[in-house]
Amino acid sequence: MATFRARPLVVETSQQLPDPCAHCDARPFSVCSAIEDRDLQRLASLAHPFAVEAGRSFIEEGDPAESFFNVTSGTAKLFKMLPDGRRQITGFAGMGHFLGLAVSSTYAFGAEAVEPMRICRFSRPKLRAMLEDFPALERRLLEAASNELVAAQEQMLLLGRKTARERLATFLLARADGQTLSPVGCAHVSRASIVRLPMTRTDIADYLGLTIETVSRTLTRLRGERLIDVPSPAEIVLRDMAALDSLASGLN
Amino acid sequence: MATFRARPLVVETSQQLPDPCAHCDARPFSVCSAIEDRDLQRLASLAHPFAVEAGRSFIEEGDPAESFFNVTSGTAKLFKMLPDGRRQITGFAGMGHFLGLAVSSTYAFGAEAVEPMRICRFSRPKLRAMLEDFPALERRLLEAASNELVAAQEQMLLLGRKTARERLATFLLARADGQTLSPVGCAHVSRASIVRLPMTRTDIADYLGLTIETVSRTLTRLRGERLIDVPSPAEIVLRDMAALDSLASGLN
DNA sequence: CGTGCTTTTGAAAATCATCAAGTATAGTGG
DNA sequence: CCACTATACTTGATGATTTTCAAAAGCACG
Repeated sequence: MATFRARPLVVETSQQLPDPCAHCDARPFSVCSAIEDRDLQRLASLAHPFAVEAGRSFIEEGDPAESFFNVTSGTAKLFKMLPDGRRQITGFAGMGHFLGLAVSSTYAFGAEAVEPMRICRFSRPKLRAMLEDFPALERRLLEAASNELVAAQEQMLLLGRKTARERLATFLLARADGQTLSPVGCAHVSRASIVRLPMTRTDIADYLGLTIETVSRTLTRLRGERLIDVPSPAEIVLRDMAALDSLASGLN
Repeated sequence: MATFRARPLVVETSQQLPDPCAHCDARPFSVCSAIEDRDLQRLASLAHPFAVEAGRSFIEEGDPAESFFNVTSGTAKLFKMLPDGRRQITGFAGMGHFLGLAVSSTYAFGAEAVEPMRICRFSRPKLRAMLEDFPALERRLLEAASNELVAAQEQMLLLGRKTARERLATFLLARADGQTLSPVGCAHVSRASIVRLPMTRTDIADYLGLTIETVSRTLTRLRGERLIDVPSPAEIVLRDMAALDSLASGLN
């Protein structure tokens, strides 16, 4: 069963640089790339950048959904909770990830930084107004939502039908793929062989629908089988990609 | 473990009525409601309605994604498979449901009718072209995708963290809510107390990440506890909504 | 009234969870 | 620099929910 610790506070840093969006590292990886350079001023006027320190939550499940968010750097975990504390992490949001899409007036999930983050906040009404003028932005949002839907279906397959070993293999490979960044619209190419895990074992367990003990045991077993190495708890070396691949896809 | 039976054929019925979209029962419940009456001719010229009989599949996972689909009547199951036959049903698509949203060039899931269906097929390039001219349609698609994303997160919580009893209670209540139709944009109000289950126990199991035996056992147990009645296998009476509700939300 | 299907029920087995220690690791203050 | 503490991670023993294997009971259909 999951542990729970809520720390809702957030640090707002309104440093008004000359043209922040133009120099944003995350733009090529985010929906903001749908906005032409000449229109960036308007985007920048809506964007409220702020920092979140590790462990701090910046979206509370059930709160009124007044903002959209765009992750500039760092990683967040997105999760849903049951009243008794059981938690399901529905995804990790990294650089370029867009958060807060919802028709409902309240957030359907919570979000908490797993490492220090920088985030751009947008007021929902203002960004909605901007959507009217920039159909390309709406198109990009639809693309992003479609991609997330595909990922969600993949995760349902994992949670509903895969074994613990298969879940870990799938997770590690997905992390390896996600670690090499590719701008929006570009197909993914390379796969890292060293995976960095900024999240705790508890987070991994809550993401894979397992317990922290099962995650730990499964990793040591994969290590014993020479499929991976675990030089430090937060760092995993993929030694046998082929074996991990067939494990992840349900063979073996 | 899931059984598998593929029957890819589909019956195309190109009956060209005078103004089919205007008289479509599904329009108020679907993205098509974003198109004004005066533009319906154009929509109708793109729509290829066809019938699918129960048990027939009309989307094959991995096939080139050449079409979008809009469900006019009946119910489909959407699923992903593992090579050894394990199956996860990611959702059921009823009247008004839009299918095929994907950036990828291939379908990420399969779809099969669980009862006789009528479906409108749209060629992807043609519908994309129409999106250019009707931003309201794109907006509606984004809304639909957002709603599905919320549902997917809810399902991840179910698959990753809920017990068999909780899963069944959640499923039955969701069915009860989904049975009373409400047009797009309207909040849901009523909840039926008799649930019709057009899908088999195997489908329910593959949707809830359980086995057919566990589904059956759990239903008989809920019956023994007077929470439900099962007059016939395809029909379930919800006798104690309050108890089911608290079960579904993880209390008890 | 068989035949073939889905569903239900039963007994045994297994994976994963729970309970409980023990081991690192990082940060703190003397 | 070295205890000392807090936290995260690992490992072990036990247990429980769910799966697997097996068979019986309903139900539709020819």
